[in-house]
Amino acid sequence: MSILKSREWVIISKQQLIIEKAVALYAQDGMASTSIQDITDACGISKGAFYLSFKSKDELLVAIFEHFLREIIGQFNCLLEKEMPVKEKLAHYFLLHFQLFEEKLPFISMFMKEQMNPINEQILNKFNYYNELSDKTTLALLKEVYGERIEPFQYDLLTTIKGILKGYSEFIVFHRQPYDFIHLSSTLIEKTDILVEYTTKTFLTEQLWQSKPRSMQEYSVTTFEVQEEVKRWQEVYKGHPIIEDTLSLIQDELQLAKPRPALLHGMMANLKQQDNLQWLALLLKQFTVQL
Amino acid sequence: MSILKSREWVIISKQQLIIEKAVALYAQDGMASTSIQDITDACGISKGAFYLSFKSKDELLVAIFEHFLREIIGQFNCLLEKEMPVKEKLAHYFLLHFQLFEEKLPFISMFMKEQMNPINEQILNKFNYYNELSDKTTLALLKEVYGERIEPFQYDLLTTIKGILKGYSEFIVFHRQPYDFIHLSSTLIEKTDILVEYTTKTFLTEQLWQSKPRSMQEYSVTTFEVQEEVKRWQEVYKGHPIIEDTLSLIQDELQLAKPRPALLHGMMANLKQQDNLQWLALLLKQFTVQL
DNA sequence: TTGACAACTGACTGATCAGTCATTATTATA
DNA sequence: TATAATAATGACTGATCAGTCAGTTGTCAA
Repeated sequence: MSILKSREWVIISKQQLIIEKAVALYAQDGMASTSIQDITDACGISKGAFYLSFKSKDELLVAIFEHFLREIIGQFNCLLEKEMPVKEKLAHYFLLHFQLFEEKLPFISMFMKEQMNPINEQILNKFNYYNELSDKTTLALLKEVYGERIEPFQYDLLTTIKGILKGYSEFIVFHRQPYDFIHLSSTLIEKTDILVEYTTKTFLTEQLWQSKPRSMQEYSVTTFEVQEEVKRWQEVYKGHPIIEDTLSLIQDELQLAKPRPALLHGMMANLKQQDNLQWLALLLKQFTVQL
Repeated sequence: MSILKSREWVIISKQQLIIEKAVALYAQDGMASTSIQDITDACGISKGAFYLSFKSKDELLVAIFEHFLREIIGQFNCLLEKEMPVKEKLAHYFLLHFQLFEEKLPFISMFMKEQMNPINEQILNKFNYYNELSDKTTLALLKEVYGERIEPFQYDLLTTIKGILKGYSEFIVFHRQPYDFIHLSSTLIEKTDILVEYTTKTFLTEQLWQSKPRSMQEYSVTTFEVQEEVKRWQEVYKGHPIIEDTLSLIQDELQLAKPRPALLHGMMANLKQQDNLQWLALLLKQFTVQL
């Protein structure tokens, strides 16, 4: 079963349908008080059908985290790769934070609940991995904007900015109404400018920061991983004029002993046109630089 | 049953024993996977005994929130009433934040999970009430330190500082080890100073802030409320040289048609000597100013 | 010592729910 | 149209758990 949303090429599989309904229910009533039956009722399918898509309730939870974290990371990465004046990019970064926050609120509120208490060890690992990825890209952006001078207090700056974003996000959650996020972004730019300009004291030294338990120190993207992700989307994009062939081309290239970076790079550009392929594009990019 | 901890006069009732064990288990394994049986096993009592202290599992949850939030608010209030140079007071405020954060970590991590999804309507109300109380006292402190000039952007300043505290708290949770909180506080003072000095832009206007759903607008402390709280502690402080009589004196005074503020004020001073009576002291203070 | 009262116990009940599987419906193919 | 293959169903099972209550133990005053 698949659904064609509006004019965009957004087909969702039954897995995605279950994920979306489950997130909505989890966010609404809490995970503890949402049964598989509730989820399947919301999807209009039987309980047995659920177990054709997911092996267990736990596997659903892992899939939910993967799904949303990949989309969020993908969007940020897409922004950070764009060519534009650096200050403007920082403004867009803040803006995207609040836009995604609104858009993914059901997931985020569900996520915040489980954050500290991951029943699943897998989820903790994944969270750490994505969190680190996010920190790295944010730090890179800050360096791009302010240059080397932030080096001595870069981790304090990162922690402070993440905190301020959290502070405003909480206000927004507790008091839902339409906000002028562009204006909010500009006030956050001012705060960041001020902090960069006048901060002299440091708390988070390189040593303190590095003593965090590393999760991606030795992480590298495997051919298999990319192939799996490509397969996942081939099903969804069957019939799409460009993407279908792009995915096949990538699949073929990965069969070769020495995949050609140039070809993969070109295919990446195609993938970036599609909102829900940002993660695959990022994965492919990481894979390509490893070659 | 009561337990005498070290040399301090810290007697805990069975209710408190259950609360503490429950919080520890909830924080460790999550609320969903902790049964009443698990809690009573941890306490060394039978399941039936649990229901002599609490009418239901939900009532336990409410009691947990009351217990910790009162203690935390009490501590902050105690600090804010102390006479000392204002900058020093702000430093102590930051310090207390991190000290309480460490001390109450099990509760806080449990709390963060349920924050967005209060099964119990009561808990949401209580949370809003205590949160507002906290915002009010923090704003008062900031005005005490920086004066009227923060007025135009006071809510932005409050939100930013709360956020920064959150940011560092999260770092600390994700990476447990001993920290120099005094140094951390001093870096936060610097950040606050800088923000107060150079901020020009405002996002959270008076109007936006005031449109938050109010919970304590018309709130006032009733005689009954104070009496109940006094009774709760009379049991615990039976035999204590000063507190036992102090509590009786308050109880007697509240019987009168016109309780004398002077007497209550004096008794408040006695209560403030005891760590776990900070909340009662605050309650009594609010009651006294209403007279 | 006795009897009355409170504190405590833990087996039991009914409800909920994850996960299974024999059966039925739908689709693809020949 | 007939047959095979695949998708979907929902009644059922066993496990867990909140809350109950008939019975036991402890305490204390007379």
